[in-house]
Order: sequence, then structure tokens, then C-alpha cells
Amino acid sequence: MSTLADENHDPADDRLLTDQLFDQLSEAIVTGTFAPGSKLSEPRLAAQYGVSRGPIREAIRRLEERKLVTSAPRQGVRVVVPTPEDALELFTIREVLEGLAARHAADNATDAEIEDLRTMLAGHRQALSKPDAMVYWQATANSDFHFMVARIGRNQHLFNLLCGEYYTLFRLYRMRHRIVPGRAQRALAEHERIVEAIADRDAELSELLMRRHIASARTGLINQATA
Amino acid sequence: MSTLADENHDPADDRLLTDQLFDQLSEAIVTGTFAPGSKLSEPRLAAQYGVSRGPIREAIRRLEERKLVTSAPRQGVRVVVPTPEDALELFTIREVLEGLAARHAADNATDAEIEDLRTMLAGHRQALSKPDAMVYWQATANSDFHFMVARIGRNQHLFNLLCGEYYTLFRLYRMRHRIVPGRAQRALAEHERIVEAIADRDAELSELLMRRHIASARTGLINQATA
DNA sequence: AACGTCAATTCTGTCGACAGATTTGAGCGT
DNA sequence: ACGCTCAAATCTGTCGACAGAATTGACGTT
Repeated sequence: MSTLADENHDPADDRLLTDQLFDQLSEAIVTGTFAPGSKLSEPRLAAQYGVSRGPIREAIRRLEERKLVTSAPRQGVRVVVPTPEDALELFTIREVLEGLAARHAADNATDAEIEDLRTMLAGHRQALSKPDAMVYWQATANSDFHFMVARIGRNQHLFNLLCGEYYTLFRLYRMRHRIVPGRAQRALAEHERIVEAIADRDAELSELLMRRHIASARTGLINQATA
Repeated sequence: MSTLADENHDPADDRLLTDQLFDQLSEAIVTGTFAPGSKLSEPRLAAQYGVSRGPIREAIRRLEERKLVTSAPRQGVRVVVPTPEDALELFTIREVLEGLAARHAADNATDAEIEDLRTMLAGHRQALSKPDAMVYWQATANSDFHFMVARIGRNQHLFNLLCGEYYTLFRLYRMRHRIVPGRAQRALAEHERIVEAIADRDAELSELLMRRHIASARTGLINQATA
């Protein structure tokens, strides 16, 4: 049951307990292993992961800072309950940030990076033709694309914000969104247009298209939530 | 010397040690009490604040999550060293986020809120005419304005991001920026134009003016850094 | 006088313990 | 059966302790 302190003591497994716990707890929250609104008891978690409460508490502080849990003094910590309002707010923020990333990507991309983007999208298109394991693929491919654009934008803080600090939260809110049939095709087509704008070094168009792309995802999310 | 655990035990002082430490450490970092790049030793801090290492560590994790310190495993934690590149990145992000806040403020402001904005700016203008304690006032007034616009925007996550999570980091980077003579007047005039755009419910203009306003601050910051 | 070595010191990562607050639930009255 | 009271169980906030790693600094060598 416990997977951290016992048995496996690889030499490469030098990561701090807090970091491992943070990752595992984040994942458990996003995938729903810890249900929204459920309480996270420190002693229970400590026993479950085979560690003491110290590292657990530090990991929880980071989860709190990232809005994955809410904490009331002396009442413990609860998994955040994602509301449609929160999702709307978050995607509105993401819209301008991803737009900014796309703009900078157009300004800064090297020829090699543009080639990389095109190669990646070609792979995505091919994967899309075979309908097996597509649900999983869409999420991965989508992340890959946004990840790459953010990296090419060359704003380290923006990258960390989109692909690190807020990424898990975005995932959590996107989770409740079952894939709409045809959305994958449409998303890929949007990705391809964005890449062409970046290849043209058209910063303004890149930003506009990326914003529309996120807005489109947001609309799907909201419709889903209110349905 | 110690100000947390000993002597003062007000009943209202029920805040958790971790929270108090987080605030005090944040302030100490922003004001330069802990120099950039200097190491934060846990036992030293614990002794200094009269608490044990547990709460100190939790506070440090939060500082780390907010990029106020950097931590290398088994080598301790150091105060972040603000580079001009970081400042540029941060203000670029802030530009689109504040622009978003201004746009939403124009969309959502009530008549009463617009009145509040005008009253506040009138107060700022009056304060500006007397030149005493102006340096302090500029920072406060500036924060008040951006705080209020973000609140009126009614995006809780955006508000938290601008006025909470990233606020201290922005302050840290703005700290090295000595007030340019005349900048206060210019900033106030820009604030007034933004408020008029919000009063007109002109979302697009509000966003544009707010972006320019931040960009103007950013330019001053960069020139300062490279001078 | 500069350099490398090795021991003393300090520090980090982690654990277990305790007091007071909070939640749970058993028992009682209606 | 239903709600209230109070005791048992649990949990949070905080502390102190220990092992192993990292840093410091003294010492001897060249």
C-alpha cells in the first residue's frame, strides 16, 4: 500500500518526500481519487503513504497555494469543489495568458521550432485518423501543443504559470468536460491555423487565434456545466 | 526580539504561526531585510522568531511557491535575486492581466463603484498637491487604484492573482525602481483616464489604457535597471 | 602563500509526541 | 422516534529530537 518510504529505495529516487507527495496528491485530486469537498486528514494520509505528518503538511501548503484545496484554521483541509463560475474565471484568465504566449511565440520562434510544431501537429493528425485510445490522446496532444507554444514564447514566468502553477488547476476543471464528438478535429484544425500564423511571424493574428481557440474550449465547458 | 510566540497573547491574535511567519518573511524579503541571494537558515529563523522549525518550513514552502525564494534540495533556501529579465517578464504578464481586469471592470461596474473610483482619485490628486510623504503615498495610492479595479472586475481568481499571489513579487521587483520625478503626476493622469473609460462602460478602451499604463511603468523599470 | 584534506560544526529532511480544539457518537430525556 | 448533552475519539498546531548530508575551518603539505 505505501509506496514512498518503504521497499523501493532506488538511488535515483532521491526526490524529497514532500515533492513526491505533492505530485501524488495533486494527481489524486485531479483524477477524483479524493472527491471534491472531501476532507484530507493528515494522520490518515500519513498512514496511507507511510510517512510522517511533516512532509504531508508541507505538501498540503503547496496544494493550498495552488488552490487545489481550501483550508479552514483548525478544521482541516478539503478538496476544492469546482464550480462552473470558477471554471469560467479560470478559462478567462487562461485566454489572455495563452494569447500572450502565442504572440511571443510568433515574435521569437526559430525556423527549427516552427518545424517542430509542424511535425508535432502532423503526428496529431495521423493519430486522430485511428480512433483507438483517442480520448486519452486528445488530452495529451492538446497539452503538448500548448506546452510547446508557451516554451517558444520564451517568457519563463509565463511558462511556469501556464504549464506548472496553474496547469493542474486547469486540468481539474477540464476533467468534468467529456469530449464532445468532433471537438478533437476542430481543435486540431485550430492548432494548425495558430501554427501557420506563428510561422508567418504574425504576432497579432497568433494571439487572436489562440484566444479564440481557448474561448471555444471555454464555451464548450460552460455549456457542459449548465447542461 | 521574538514577537510571535512569547509575551503578546491577545485573544484576537489567533492567526496561525505559519500565516504570521509567511507575512513577516514576505515583508522582510520585499523590504530587503533579507538581502537578495542570502540564505535563509531554518534554525536561525526559528530562533529569531521564537518558534520551532515546523511552521517555518511551511511558511517557506509558500514563499517558494510564490517565487520569493528558490530552494535547492539539501542546500537550503535563498532569497530570489531579481534580474531585469525577470522584471520584464513579470510586467508583461501583469500587463495583460490588469488589462483584463480593467475590461471586466468596465463591463461590471455599478454607478456606486464608479463614484468610489472617482472619489479615490480625487483624494489622490489632493494628496499629490502637498509634497510631504509623497514617496510613500505614491506606492499606496497606486496599489489602491489597481486593487479597486481588480475588485470591480468581479473575477475572484484574477483578483487573487493580482492582489494576492503575485502582488508581493510585483512589489519586490518594483522596489528597485526609485520614483522618477513627475511619474506620479503622469500615473495619476493615466488612472483618471482609465476611470473615465470605465465610467463610459467602454471595455475595449479601458483595457487599452490600462495596458498602456502598465507598459509605461514597465518601460521606466527597464530603463532604470539598465542605467 | 596557495592548495588540498579531514574533522568539527551546522543544517536539512524526517519522525514521534503532546496540548488544546473539534468532531463523533453514545446515552438520556421528551 | 427525535433532539440535546456530554464524554470518547480524532485531529490540528506546535514542539523537540535524530541521522545523514553539506558547509566551514583548522591543519599540514608543497
